Amino acid sequence: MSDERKEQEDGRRAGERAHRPVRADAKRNLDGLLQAAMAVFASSGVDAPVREIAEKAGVGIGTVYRHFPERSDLVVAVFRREIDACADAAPILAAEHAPGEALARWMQRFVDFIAAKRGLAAALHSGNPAFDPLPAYFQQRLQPALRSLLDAAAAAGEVRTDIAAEDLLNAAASLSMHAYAQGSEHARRMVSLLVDGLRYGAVQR
Amino acid sequence: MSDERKEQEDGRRAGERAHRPVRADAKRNLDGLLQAAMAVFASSGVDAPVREIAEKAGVGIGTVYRHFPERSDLVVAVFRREIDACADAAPILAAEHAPGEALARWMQRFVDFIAAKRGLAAALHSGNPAFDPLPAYFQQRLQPALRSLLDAAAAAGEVRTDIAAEDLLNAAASLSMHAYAQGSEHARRMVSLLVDGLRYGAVQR
DNA sequence: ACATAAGCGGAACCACATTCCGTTTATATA
DNA sequence: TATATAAACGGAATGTGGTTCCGCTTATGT
Repeated sequence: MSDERKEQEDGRRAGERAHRPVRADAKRNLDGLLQAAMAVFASSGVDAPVREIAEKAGVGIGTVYRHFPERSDLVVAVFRREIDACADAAPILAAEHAPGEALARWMQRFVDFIAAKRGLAAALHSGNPAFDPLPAYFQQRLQPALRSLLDAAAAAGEVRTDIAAEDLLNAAASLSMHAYAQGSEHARRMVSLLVDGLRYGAVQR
Repeated sequence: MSDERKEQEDGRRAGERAHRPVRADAKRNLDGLLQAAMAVFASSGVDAPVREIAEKAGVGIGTVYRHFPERSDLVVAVFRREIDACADAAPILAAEHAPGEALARWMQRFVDFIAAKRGLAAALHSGNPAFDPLPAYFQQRLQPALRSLLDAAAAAGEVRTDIAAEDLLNAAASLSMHAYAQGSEHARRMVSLLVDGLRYGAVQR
């Protein structure tokens, strides 16, 4: 868009002189920060002070703000990371279990993910524009993950075929979010019921 | 956690001696504060600074905290007040319209109430224990209001009888809360659809 | 080994909730 | 009407947490 120069962008500046890719300590700190934030958010909620996270990660506050210009950026990064982890669990489960079982296990994994994130619902409803892109990312990342499991289970004749991944995902998300109020056990059971419903209508062949 | 020692809002203790009932200016300030808070929350969201509310009400900050020991108490008071207003609208609408029409209008009134409160969903999901009693108050106040309208419409044969007020209320609330994201028009339409559904199955007699 | 810019740390600053306390004032009573 | 008094008031002070700033440190290419 803005470069009208040569195509010499093999990773860094070409016209200058040397390329400064990414300093090793910077990458190390960023990883530690994300890990610390994940732990702190899980134990103290998403409203935990930035200072606490910096301390846990063993870095100064300035370093936090260098990597994440504002608090919400850190929160978003952690959520994206956890969404990714949940999505990535799909192919792994698919490789380890029969299609129907893989689907069922992934759904439980999903419930745990949502139910554990007390802060997610609050963040999404907070009105802070910084969180606006999260729902789209959520769908975009998790829908294909679930779809692959669902399709595989359907192809194996283990579940019915008239439920879309999108609808199943949203239903499970709604159940899980509303369920934090009455404990994740309730959500687990309701989602389990959904999956059993899928199995019940399977076309044996 | 923390101790609970909420006082009754009424303030009129007839059993005591009438010597120090409630100072007139205190009551005036409290009313003004609630009114100012309602206006500020509506225009700036529930995260608006307490100072802004105090200023708008024309009182000092100390006065705000005299009436509402902490921020969340003010928020809760405003929500309770608006829940009350919504509930009180039921008998009024019932007196002015035919049963089915009164029901339909109240449901729209309800949608407007929920949809306008961006902050409500966020508050309820915030994890702050101060908001815990709100859901119960919500049900306790709004369910009877809706039930009376629903029963009247059912008695007049204008709507079917197999839907509980509780379920209708929760369905409308869910639709309205999720809908603020895509404009209240969507919620209005979905709830209208619900009401039409009620009418469709009416037993003509 | 040296130059240099990326990165770092944390003091400083700002915004907001909440507390504290001296001053004002509504109300009962003489 | 004047006086006493406790309720109520206002706002400066305090505490906490987000964000900015900038001089110092250090990884990295030559």
